[in-house]
Amino acid sequence: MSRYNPNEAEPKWQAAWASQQSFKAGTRPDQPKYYVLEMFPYPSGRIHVGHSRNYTMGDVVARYKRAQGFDVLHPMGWDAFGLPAENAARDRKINPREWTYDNIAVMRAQLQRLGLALDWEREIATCDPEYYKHQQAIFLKFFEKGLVYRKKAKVNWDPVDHTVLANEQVIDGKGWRSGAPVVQRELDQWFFKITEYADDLTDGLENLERWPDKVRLMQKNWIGRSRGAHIRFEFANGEDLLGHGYEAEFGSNIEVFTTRPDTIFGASFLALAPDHPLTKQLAKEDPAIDEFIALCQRLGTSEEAIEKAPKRGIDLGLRVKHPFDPNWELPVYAANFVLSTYGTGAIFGSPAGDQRDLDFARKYDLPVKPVVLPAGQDPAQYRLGEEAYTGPGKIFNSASWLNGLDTLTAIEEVIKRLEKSGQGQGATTFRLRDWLVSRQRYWGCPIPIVRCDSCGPVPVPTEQLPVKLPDDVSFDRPGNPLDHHPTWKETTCPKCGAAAQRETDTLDTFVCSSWYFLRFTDAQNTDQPFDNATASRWMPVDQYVGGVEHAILHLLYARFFTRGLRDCGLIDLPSGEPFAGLFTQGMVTHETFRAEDGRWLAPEEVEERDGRLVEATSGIRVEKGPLEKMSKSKKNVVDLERFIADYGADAARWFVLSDSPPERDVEYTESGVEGVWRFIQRLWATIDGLPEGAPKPFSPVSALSDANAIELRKAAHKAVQDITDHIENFRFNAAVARVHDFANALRKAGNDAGSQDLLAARVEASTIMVQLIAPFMPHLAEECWSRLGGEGLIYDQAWPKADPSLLVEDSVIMPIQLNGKRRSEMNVAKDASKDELERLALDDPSVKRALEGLTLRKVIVVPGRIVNIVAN
RNA sequence: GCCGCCGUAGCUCAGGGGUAGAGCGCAUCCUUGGUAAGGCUGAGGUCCGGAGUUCAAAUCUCCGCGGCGGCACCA
Repeated sequence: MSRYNPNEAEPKWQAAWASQQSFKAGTRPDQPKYYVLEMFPYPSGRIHVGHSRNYTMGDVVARYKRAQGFDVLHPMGWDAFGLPAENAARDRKINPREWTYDNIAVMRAQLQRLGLALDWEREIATCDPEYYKHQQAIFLKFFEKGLVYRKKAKVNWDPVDHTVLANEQVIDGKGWRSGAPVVQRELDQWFFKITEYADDLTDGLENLERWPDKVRLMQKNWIGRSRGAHIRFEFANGEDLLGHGYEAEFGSNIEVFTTRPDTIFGASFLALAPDHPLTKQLAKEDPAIDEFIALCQRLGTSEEAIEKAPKRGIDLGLRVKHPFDPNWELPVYAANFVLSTYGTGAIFGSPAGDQRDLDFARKYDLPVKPVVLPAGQDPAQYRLGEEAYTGPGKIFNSASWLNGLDTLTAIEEVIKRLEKSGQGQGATTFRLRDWLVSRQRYWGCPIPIVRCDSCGPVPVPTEQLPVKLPDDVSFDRPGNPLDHHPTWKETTCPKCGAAAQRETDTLDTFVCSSWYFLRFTDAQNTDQPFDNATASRWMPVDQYVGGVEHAILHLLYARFFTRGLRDCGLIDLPSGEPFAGLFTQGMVTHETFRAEDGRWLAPEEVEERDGRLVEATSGIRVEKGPLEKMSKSKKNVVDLERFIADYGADAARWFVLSDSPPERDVEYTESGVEGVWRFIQRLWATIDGLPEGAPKPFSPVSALSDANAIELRKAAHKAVQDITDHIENFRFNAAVARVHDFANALRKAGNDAGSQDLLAARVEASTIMVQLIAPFMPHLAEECWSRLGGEGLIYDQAWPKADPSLLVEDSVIMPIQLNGKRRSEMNVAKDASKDELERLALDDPSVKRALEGLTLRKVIVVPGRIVNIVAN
């Protein structure tokens, strides 16, 4: 008997898998396919234990599905473009490419050491011209199809770094890197027309049954579809107030969007966004309006400032006519709470039915007329306080044709009448905007467009792709190195041959991750991004695993991309959905330490002196910080290689899946890891403790007479059933707990020879145990399999099946309750009748005792569960 | 502010109308040739609070409280 040494065993089995090409995908073309994918990593440097959780979960699924006979595709690659490489280049004078590929080499080795069942032949890096060349081809397909366009847009511009920033990179109005206040700039930018699919992206969510509800909801809210109406309000006095030009450009009315056309008779004003074209037009003639616009712009951009800003507005002097009563005139305001980017940038205010409108109306003394009567209210008595009523009800105080209708019917009725009179129509708007993909950065995929003075933007001919990034760039001055490059952008127009310039913007890295899962299906294809038939066989991804932080952007972009690719004829994917199953895993957290002066410290920098925590070098007092997700900045990462050297890859895999449900965070603790180590040793000892000359695995187990042997067989087959069920449902922590149970049962079945029956049962149970742990701790499983004398690799063994005859219990322990309180229990046959159970229960000595002096009222018998006696 | 998730042993969490559970930790004892240990036994619970439904509620319903997350003037 020996101890298990992972540092010997693990590399040995990894070499065995590699030499047998165990993880190659596509080797079972006749079997159903199964595509497992973890969100591919950004090659930032090193992997820590926190990262490994994501890959381990995917790996469990991959190995489990493989054991079930599927042709499994489980690839890995690198989301390799992005700003950190440029920062490293600037700070350390290294080329971004070298920095990136060095990191990839380190991280690849780490993932391999973790024993992941990955098909490395399909490895891709998005910064490889062999990858981005296809991305450029896709870009041009989208361009042809009208899914890509250029427009002037207001963007967040960092005046120090000379680049645009995404919204999430602006923190409190300042650039996240430079700290400089971000300015809004109008720039010519490239966009993907994601809004074209806004409806489909919303509707598609309904069918994603294997996605977390939470993520579907977040996407739904993000897209933010609202149905309502556009209503046009004709000017009552416009001509003399407006300079000229507006009418030609915008017509003789103001168009608003509303979700509540039913409240049209409660309207008391119109409000325009401060930057609505009409507001701007009027500001040219009226300094007061101009001043108001400036005031709104000054009012910070942080969300908190916006939220707390009181409602303000200015009367523009315009009057418009109510659509259903030409004699009813409404004032038009510009108001700070109206957004130019949503709907039409204009609203009609119906104060009784909208809190913002009510606040505004109260401030400027505008009429407040309730038009929706909540159920159970008396119309004569109904008054509104400081709160608007936004719920359903019956319309009143309105036109006779509308009064009495419920809100939903009223909405339809008003829309019908608007459409008839041509003053409006039903409309849907979205919160979602088009996807801005231009980035003024170097380390990204070049946009394959040439800007020609006479031809405009011209696509680079496909045969000239890729448009490659130059290597000789400098990061000495701020701004886009591509733009600064002395020669790179100079070219000729593919259309007219005149001198022209390349587009120097590169694509948002989210573009790279919007189709990488398709490239994995046909990663070696040099002619096209992927072969349609090949990709269509593997798609959709059956199980996608990643962090919730990508719940919106990445997943939405990818869903858009597959729709676009489908509509360009590149893939047969009718639903357009790339990911049939999605799992969002929680993080690994670890304790943190913080010095009094606010610095984060690593655990090894802290020591205890006189019962207090201090920094070892300085003696400065240290406080235990909160549990935080492992991150370099908090100095609480546990390096994966270090961990593996101490405990092995299996221990890391087992640990990150224990304890917490996969979707929740798990806390890294040293004691937990030691528990895992002991478990591994105990399990090995249990298997290794089988006597020499025991039967081989899968030996038929004949009819057994030994009661202990039968019990053990039952425990084993029950474990198969439960653990299979837990894996199917992504309850890995429950599977782990169940393995613990089963391991205890197996261990306690005895290490001495016992009866031949018991020995046979132990071998069977050990075999099952090894099969069950194989997806989780594959190296230990192989070592045990080999020790048991199994043929070949456990990796190639089929998943065990539970014998149904061993799952049924013939007797069951049933509690007996008296007035809902447990008084006794009895061991009865599972199929005992109700009458018999009642008789047995009333016959129970302690029940008899308890019943003395009481009158029996009722006996409730739930066969197999409980008997409850009611008496008083 | 709106929406969602969570609250069970010291910690991390299973369970989900009918006996309150696991791992780790803790305590007692045994072993010290399975030894960076191993084993036996055990203590530990207001299942967040309140009300309701029920023969029976940790579980279902409603109302609170606390924690976390998403969105945030979206008309």
